[in-house]
Amino acid sequence: MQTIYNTLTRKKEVFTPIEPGRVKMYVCGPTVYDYFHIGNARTFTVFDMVFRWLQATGYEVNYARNVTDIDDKIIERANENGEPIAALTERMTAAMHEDFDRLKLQRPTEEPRATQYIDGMLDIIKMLESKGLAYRSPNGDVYYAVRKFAGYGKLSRRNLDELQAGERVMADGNKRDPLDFALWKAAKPLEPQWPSIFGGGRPGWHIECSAMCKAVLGEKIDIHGGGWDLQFPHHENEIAQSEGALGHPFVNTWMHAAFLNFDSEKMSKSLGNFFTVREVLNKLNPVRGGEEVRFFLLRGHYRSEISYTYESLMDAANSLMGLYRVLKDVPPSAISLDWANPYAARFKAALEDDFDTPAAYAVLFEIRDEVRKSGKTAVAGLLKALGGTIGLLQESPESFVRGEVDLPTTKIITPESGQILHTGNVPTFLQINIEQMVNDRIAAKKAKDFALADSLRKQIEEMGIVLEDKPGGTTEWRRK
RNA sequence: GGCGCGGUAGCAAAGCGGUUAUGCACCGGAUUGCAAAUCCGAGUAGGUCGGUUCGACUCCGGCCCGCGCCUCCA
Repeated sequence: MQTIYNTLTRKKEVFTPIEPGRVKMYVCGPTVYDYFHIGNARTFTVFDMVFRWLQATGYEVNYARNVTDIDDKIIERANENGEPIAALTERMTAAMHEDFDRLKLQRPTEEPRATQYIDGMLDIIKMLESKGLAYRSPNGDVYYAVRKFAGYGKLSRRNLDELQAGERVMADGNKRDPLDFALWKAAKPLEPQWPSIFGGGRPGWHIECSAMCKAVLGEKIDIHGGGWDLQFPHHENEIAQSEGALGHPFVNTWMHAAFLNFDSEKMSKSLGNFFTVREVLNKLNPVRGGEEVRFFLLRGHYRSEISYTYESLMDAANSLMGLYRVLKDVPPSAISLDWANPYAARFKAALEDDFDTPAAYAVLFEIRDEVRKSGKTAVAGLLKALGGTIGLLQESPESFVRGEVDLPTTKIITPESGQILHTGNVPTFLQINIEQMVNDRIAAKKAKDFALADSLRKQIEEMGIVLEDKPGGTTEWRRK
């Protein structure tokens, strides 16, 4: 039985979906004004794991992850770039998909874009106004009157007076209360705007998620997720909007993924201490990098902070390589998962315990040892199948281990003569070279010319290749 | 100032009131022409001071240290 820690109640709860067999999950997606960094990627990877795991355990999952394509930051960035807003958001959305694909994130079942749901946002604002929860200010903005909503603060456990006492709440002449937030922002020059009964303008950030969630998943959902920092004010405001307008609770379980830190600080754009996903991926082998990052991100429990360092990422990569190596040596047979299998049962128990991926990983390593000892393809199949439930171990072990790449056509020219040695795919060329050298070394070994054999091995190792002599006089190689 | 989270071996990271977490690295042995891989084996924990308990890394309290939210933020 699945348990999930609910931020709202601060307790682990048994998960029971509203509709048996179906889970409705909404996760706040990125604002597409720039490439996203691996801190952002953590949250989305965590919820991809949740998405896959719930599917693997028999649920049909309606998973919505929005794209915020209208927002202050987008307008600002588009103006800086001298680029139309739509061009910027299109470009960044495409980049986002590229990055998500490389991290092996499944596409959500719904990916609503804010600009396509303006009407739905306006509907909610109208409902809020008619209930006295929203008001129009003299400058044309529409604000939410937080003090009119009794439950305000229930998610982040703070009360309005404490918030008001905080130093950073700015006074604003247009708001009746400094804590009120904008639902609709009156049109300004050089900003996009939509017509409405409140006058031309654009939506506030918080209303976007309330509207998209309602439009795409309905008035009541099972899981709402996001990063830890979204608890306040974003999710608090979503609750105020959706529950205020609908008159009933709209989320059963709130899940929040902890931060990824760098130098023991939260990685963020404003601190400038971030690495974009593409930047990190470009340092890694193209065949393996995405899964290595994914494996790294899921190595810690989703509610614990993790620290990013290159060393730590490499540590995870080595660890993942160990799993793939055993799958290369013992080809996994296609099996159907039997949860009664003791390993599978423990793996399942770990994930059912609030998605304890580190504990689930431990089971995978035990299976790895079992595969090596038994040599059984069915056990290897179990390893692959269990990994698959959280989006791991589905690559071809041969390619993963060899790290084969498919780079653009290149010429290799000797520096001295300028002579063209090879035109075509570099890795293929290297591979031919490696295999030639490996064969030469085998011949040298047979001839007991160990000096030559060792010299060849040294050269091969200098190319980042590790050799493994197998019984029977064969040699296998892999990229470090 | 308000609210909240965390401190586990060299590094990373879980569960658990009493029995090996796990990974990476490292050490010894087997194996190997030498290596690599593999196998066998060993070691290294629980910020700190108290309390509860037959027994605490695990519960409670103080202290120290680190971090987050309170403004845009995954």
